[in-house]
Amino acid sequence: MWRERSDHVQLKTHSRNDNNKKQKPTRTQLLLRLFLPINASSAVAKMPQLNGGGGDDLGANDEMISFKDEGEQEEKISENVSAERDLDDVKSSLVNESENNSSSSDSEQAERRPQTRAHSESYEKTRDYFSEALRRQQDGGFFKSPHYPGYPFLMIPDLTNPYLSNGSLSPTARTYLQMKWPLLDVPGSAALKDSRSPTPGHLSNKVPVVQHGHHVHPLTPLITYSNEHFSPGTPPSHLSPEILDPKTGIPRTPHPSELSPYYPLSPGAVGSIAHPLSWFMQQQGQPMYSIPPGGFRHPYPALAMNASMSSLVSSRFSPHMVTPPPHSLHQTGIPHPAIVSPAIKQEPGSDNISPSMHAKSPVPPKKEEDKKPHIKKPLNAFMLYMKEMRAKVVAECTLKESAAINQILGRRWHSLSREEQAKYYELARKERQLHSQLYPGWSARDNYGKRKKRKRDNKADSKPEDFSIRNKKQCVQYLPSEKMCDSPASSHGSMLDSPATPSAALASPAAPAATHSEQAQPLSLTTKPEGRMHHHFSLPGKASGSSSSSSSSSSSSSQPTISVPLASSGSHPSTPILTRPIPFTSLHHSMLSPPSPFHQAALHSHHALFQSQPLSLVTKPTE
DNA sequence: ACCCCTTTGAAGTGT
DNA sequence: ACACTTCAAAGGGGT
Repeated sequence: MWRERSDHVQLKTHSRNDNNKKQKPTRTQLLLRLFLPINASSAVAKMPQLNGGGGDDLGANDEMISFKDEGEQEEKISENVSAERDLDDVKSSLVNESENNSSSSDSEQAERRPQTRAHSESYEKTRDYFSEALRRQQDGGFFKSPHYPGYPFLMIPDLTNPYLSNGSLSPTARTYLQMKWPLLDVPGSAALKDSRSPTPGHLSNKVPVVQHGHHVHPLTPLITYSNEHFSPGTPPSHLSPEILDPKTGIPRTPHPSELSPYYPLSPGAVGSIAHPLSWFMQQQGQPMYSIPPGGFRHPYPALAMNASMSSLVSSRFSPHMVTPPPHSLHQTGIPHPAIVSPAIKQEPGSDNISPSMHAKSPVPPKKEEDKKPHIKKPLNAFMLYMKEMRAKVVAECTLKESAAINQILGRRWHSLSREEQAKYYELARKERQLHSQLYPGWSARDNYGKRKKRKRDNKADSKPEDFSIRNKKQCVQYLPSEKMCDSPASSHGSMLDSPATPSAALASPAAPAATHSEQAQPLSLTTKPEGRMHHHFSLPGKASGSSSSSSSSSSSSSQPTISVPLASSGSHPSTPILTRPIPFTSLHHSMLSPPSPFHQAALHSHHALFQSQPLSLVTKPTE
């Protein structure tokens, strides 16, 4: 089984896991079980393009979202359910699944009594909840309103630019203020801090602490651009063309889409590093990414950076012309999150001069080699999701280990509805786009080798023995690999797919909403070697072979998805409605694995959901 | 202090 | 074209 698991999904990541799968569960793992939230479902959907994106090359236009089944466990339950519901579901799941209810209660209680957590986390929770509430109110946000209303949030890292990986930005500093979905987390920067917030930003870096989102008025999501909260001074009314958020009353930018929320503005960073576009902004008056509190004078131009600008920017933020004041947000300078000043990290001593210096230097490229700032990769959809949800998950679960949290997040991710995921994909796409505009010459390759290389394990090297050795710390499967967690969902889940959601359509207005069939397109089911495949059912149709993940190449679709052949291409008429493409894996699971008790339980818990939801997938190519 | 672990996705490299 | 590798975030845990 374990093999299968890996197979289903992308190998890339899993190879390692394979090795690990056999490992014994650790404490954490056990713990995790309790919390295991959701079952993932698998399904594949074609990414709706939110914005028609017109030419967004960057993003894969038609991204398929694959809901991979992680393992057997996954199950998915209703995809339809909104994210919010997901949470609830998760909670429910937790309750059911967890042996001890405490956890379950946690989640809920968390909402109610965030204070339980001694620290800031509580704040986080609150904030999260608020945000969530807000989100709900606003509606799924992204899709309904302006296309990217979602971008309303601005992440502000605490002191450091999130994208700065450099050490100077300590991880701690790094904490972004999370941009929580609609909510903007305000970083700890004093300026940003809500006066109300008790927690000193500097106190903690960790998300909980650092992020003040919670401190911020819950409704401040849009703050991003608004400045009230964080702007030390004047709210840049001009900042945005401002559209006040009706609810919050906070002005927000009209073209969120253009802005990348993800390039958080870090106060500290700002101070230290000018935003790559700062100069641009000044000139243009439009802040590309975040809006500095006081800084921006002009309304957003909508991003549109033209080529010329891009080129300017291209030098990796070289264009910093402005030297930001050391403290707090510089009015003008906004560091690009993605940029890490080499000076900071790499050559702390010498150059430390402050990034500002670098920024100033018109000649960015020189020394690039040495000093080339480290520009981080743009975050992908999942990463964005993680950022947003991590705190929440942490709050709900007592687990703190990121590995465990990430597993949960991965599952949740799979459980997200198409729409939900679409939001993130869209954001990610925007992010990439923006990133490319900012750093035209940048290549992911630039960062290769920067990170300390770690285990390159993976299969390749891994010889059987290696596993054991390699993994000193064995990889823990935090989540139960077995069906424990699984829910019926895997089978059901996929089936439950949300009704074909319009989301796609919503999501991508421009893009032709993928029709069902379209969505289902066979993607890349790249077949993986039989080895992998063999476990899977061969589905009829091209897909049949397909497989697993298409981890495939990213470039275009990148989404490793598998669409169920059934529906997909030809969508068999006979095929039942496939609301959403189903990942091969899911099918696989569904078929293969009989509902375990867990599934049952899960199913049960989700019963409500199911009821309403039409099962979309039906096909079972049984074999 | 540093690296690992873990997740998904994007993009790179290698075959 | 496909498979595989890196890196992105995060933070507890291990060495």
